[in-house]
Amino acid sequence: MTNTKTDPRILRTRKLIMDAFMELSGKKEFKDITVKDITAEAMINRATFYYHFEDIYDLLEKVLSEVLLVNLDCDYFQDNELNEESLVKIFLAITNFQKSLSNRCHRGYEDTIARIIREQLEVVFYKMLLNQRNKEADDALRITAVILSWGIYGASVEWRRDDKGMTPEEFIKLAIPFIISGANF
Amino acid sequence: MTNTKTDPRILRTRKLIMDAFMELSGKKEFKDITVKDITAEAMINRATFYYHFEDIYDLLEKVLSEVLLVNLDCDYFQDNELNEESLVKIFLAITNFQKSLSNRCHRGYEDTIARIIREQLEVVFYKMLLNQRNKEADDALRITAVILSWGIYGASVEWRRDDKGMTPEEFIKLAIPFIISGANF
DNA sequence: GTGTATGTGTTGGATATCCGACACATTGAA
DNA sequence: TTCAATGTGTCGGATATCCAACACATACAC
Repeated sequence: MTNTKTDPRILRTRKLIMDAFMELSGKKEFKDITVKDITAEAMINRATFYYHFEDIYDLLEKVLSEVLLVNLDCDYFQDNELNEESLVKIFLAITNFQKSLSNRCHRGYEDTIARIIREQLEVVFYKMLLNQRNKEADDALRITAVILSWGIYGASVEWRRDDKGMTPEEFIKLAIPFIISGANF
Repeated sequence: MTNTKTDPRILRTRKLIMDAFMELSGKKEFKDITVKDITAEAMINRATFYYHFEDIYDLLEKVLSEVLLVNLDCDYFQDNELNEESLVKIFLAITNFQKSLSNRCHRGYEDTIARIIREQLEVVFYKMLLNQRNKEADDALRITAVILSWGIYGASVEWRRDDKGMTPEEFIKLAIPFIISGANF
């Protein structure tokens, strides 16, 4: 679709920056990471960083959404319908993603992370709803996707707070009947 | 001394190529590795490879000597004298290097590898001899370094062939009295 | 033989990256 | 307060890297 190939230098440099950022995230907290740290680790010039990202928060956002996208295995969900099985898979992807995040210290940026997760979920849900509704009722599907994304994300927050020792599967399956009837599909 | 800083892009690209080559060396034999493989793994253009290396054999040579140099810990030996302790250390560095090589399959290039090891040894020995002889008798020291490099390399070959289960330390220590009297220092 | 495919090595023009400098903000010590 | 040190973000000119070709070689099938 997008027929314009992106320059391989751009792909390589973005990867170098993102890898460097993830490497540093394992060593110190986000608030202590500077642009200079990242560019030194990535072996690129500081000016080049700003060629690709607005600032360090822009980088955080893009790294997180990219990692989450890999977890979400978009290629799989892209062509699938929204049912119990796919909902469970998505929920597992989120809880796994948050577990991997808790190792890397991004304290103080929970809000940003939450927003990113929710936005990605919304896109995925919308695509899946489009698949099974044949491109009709666009606005209704979009709003449904919004509601589902907030709901599923909230469920993941609740699951982490919960100390009854349920697995993510057990947890989300309790709610699925209500979600499905509520979303009306 | 060399006051001309090299462009960071050059350092980065050379590192990417060398890392890619070592990564591929773990997966297939040297004879099956193509320039295209390397440049794809390194995320650089094929033309850029030829900007840095004459061909794939040139790369092999430079990778090997760089890895060996790290093993040899040049900064340490550079300012030290040639005695039993340093000889043992050098011998250990060589045997370790060859052990790490045997994991990466470079069958059919033993001759190239041997030559590289010997050349590096010669440089190191020559520097150490210069340290303790105060820059006198240049040619004599150079020839002594040649003889020592061949001798020590040969000893490492013999040690690998030997099946009496001696450690490298035990092995080289047996010969040291003769080496020292022979080299006349 | 004649294709077809894959790898090597080279070239000239386009482009991402580097450098050095700049202005500005923040922080901590004198 | 003032000063020094450090980080941020931007800019124009220099340079490493990319691309799209190209000629050539090898190998393998028909």
